[in-house]
Amino acid sequence: MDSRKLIESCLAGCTEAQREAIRHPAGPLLVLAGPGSGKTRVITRRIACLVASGCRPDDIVAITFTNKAAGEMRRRVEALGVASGAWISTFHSFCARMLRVHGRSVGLKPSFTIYDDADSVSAVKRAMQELEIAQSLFQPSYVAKAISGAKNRLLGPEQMRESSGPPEITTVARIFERYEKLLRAANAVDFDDLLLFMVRLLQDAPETSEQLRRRFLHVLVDEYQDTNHAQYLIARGLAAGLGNICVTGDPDQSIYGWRGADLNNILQFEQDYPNAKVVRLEQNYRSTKIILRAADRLITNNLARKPKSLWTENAEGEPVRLFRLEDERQEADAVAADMARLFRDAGFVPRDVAVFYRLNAQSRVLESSLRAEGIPYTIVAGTEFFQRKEIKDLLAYLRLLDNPADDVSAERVANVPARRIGDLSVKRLKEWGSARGLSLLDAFARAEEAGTKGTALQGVAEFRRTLDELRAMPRTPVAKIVERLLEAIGYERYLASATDQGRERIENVRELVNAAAEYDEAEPEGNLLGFLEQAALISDTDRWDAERGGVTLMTLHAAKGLEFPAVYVVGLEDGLLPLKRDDGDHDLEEERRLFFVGLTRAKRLATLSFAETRARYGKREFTKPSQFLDELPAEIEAAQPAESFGAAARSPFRGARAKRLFGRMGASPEPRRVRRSENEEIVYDSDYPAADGLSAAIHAAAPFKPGDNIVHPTYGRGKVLSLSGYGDDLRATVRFPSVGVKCLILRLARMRKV
DNA sequence: GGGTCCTACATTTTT
DNA sequence: TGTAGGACCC
Repeated sequence: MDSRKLIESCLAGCTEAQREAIRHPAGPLLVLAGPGSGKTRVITRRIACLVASGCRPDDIVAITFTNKAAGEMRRRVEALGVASGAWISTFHSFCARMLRVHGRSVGLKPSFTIYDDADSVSAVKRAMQELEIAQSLFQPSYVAKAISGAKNRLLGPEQMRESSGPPEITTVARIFERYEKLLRAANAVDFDDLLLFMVRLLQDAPETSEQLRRRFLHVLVDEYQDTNHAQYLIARGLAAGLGNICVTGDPDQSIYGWRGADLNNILQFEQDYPNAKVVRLEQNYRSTKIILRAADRLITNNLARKPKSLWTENAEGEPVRLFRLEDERQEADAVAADMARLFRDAGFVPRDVAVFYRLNAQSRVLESSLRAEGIPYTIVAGTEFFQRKEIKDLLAYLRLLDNPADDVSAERVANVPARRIGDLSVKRLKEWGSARGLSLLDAFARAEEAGTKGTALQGVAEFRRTLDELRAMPRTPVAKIVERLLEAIGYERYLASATDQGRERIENVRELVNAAAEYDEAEPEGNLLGFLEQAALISDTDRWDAERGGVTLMTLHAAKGLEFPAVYVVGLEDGLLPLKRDDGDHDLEEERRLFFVGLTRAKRLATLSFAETRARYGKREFTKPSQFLDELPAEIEAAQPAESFGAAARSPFRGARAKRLFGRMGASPEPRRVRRSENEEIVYDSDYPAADGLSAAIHAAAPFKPGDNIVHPTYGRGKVLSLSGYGDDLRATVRFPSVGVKCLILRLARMRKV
């Protein structure tokens, strides 16, 4: 395709404002993008347009905050048929990549290990032990938070000590100092360090920074309102050469101030870059007029913002409704009953609907009402795959292969599975080693000299043998190393002996092997370090939507970037939304933005609710309706929630009506946390209802039918029991002798007939 | 090493 | 009110 045509196709179907942003040739550009205004479309087409105009894809870097956003952007850019090869990644993985290459000039060895939050807390614990500060005095996680907060503002231990904080700040600063020493000695960096070292690279390493400045002709940053100070400096530093910086975002959707995001970065963009062009994307393609009016009216109450007038050509739509209930139990019942009505009368299906709340704790009542009502649901929360104990154990081993200095990992797995190395032996070796400036593994190597005796000495020798054997292997394919590791330490046997959870853990371990195999396939140039980096920087919420079957329950924070035909926002009470902490600290404008984000997720129907009393920490309290309700237009409708089947379901006539109405959809007998798997296919831990007569015709065309014997890459052989759903959502319920009954989405499950 | 009792604790969590 | 993590015991 010639470049003129390509540029034309990039502009096709776009509004004037979108076109302006897409073809802006050079110089700073600020795109203020309201919710649902086609922001991703603008960024991806802009990238394509730059390439069409002669820029090499490799000269463009586009930075996002989440892997999901990066993946989506990459997918869409590639779909435009150009520009594959552009750097599209998160801040953290971008920095990691750069530091692997250039880190030496700021004192980082290329094989550095990335510590996630849990590892950071472990390192803090260790620092506190070394300083003999009792964990009862300072909670390690609290200290880790304080350290992260300081790093976000580019402060070191000294500045923290000098800062005007509470008196105990000096102790925290001492721990901070020791923590830094530990990480450097372990050749490890935490999440914040990835950004900080990058900043240093750009500021203190003249040669490298000069090189980096010339490296990227165009720098794009998405969700700019969420950048913290370090990220701001990185963006500025990268673009310092040519000044081709394009940032997109919405000050009204900044909800991570408490994590160090600085709203001023976007508000002051025009002062930072005086010749900046500003484009406002104000047309909304997502919501009805009524929903948009409500959101717009609400947010005009904020002072720290850039005025925008949101509008849409969409229909007027249904009124925003407000439920007022006696307590949180009834609120949850009302939401569930109302949903049931939507499914019955209004043509909605469960996956169209989401419930948002301020606190995770609010999900519990909702769960129980949904279950009583027989409505399937998915909670977005819970342990992330790579955070699970069994996965962290294995990753710790893998890290040690290229980074033997990583003491946090060494300590973690020295005695896993048990090798009769007791805590005391580890403690002695640790002290013996640190007195001599040795890593824990070095100390292990000289255990006899250090005075370790008996079974512990044998255990240490065994541990070292295992590591040496693995270290001698080639670094790729990664899956091979993981498999050998499992064998060498007899890990599956170890997990199996740990009874009930054992089976799930073994499954997770196999998922890790899968993940490694997929990595090998996706990254022919990859190696063990690359895989570990991916594992450290990826979280599972990235992969939730492929498998959502039911109603979605999540916090307002988690809702950002998503959209649903029908949305409920619950708990609109003073002190809860806006949330007030016990110490009275709160940022009203950020809370308002949070509600704004929630409201603007809704496409067709938005429903709000509050309860007159609510139990908090076991004590029941009277509430006041949220002030945000007063800030909405008068057209908000006080609504009568439908009669609750939930209440009936808890009576002796348990669930009869619900069953009649929703029998086909099936209840969620167990709460289903989002369970992650690399191949995105496990859906339910329980049986899913079989197909009824109506869908039999659809299922006749399916590649499998009940009774078929199949084989699945993870679970092995199994027998299809039934089919359900249709289209992309077609599922098979399969019995596997190895793991029992599973319900799999056919589109995603890689199984075949035998 | 694993189970059980007990107490302290309790926003939001892109990486 | 619920829980997670530590102490304690076998």
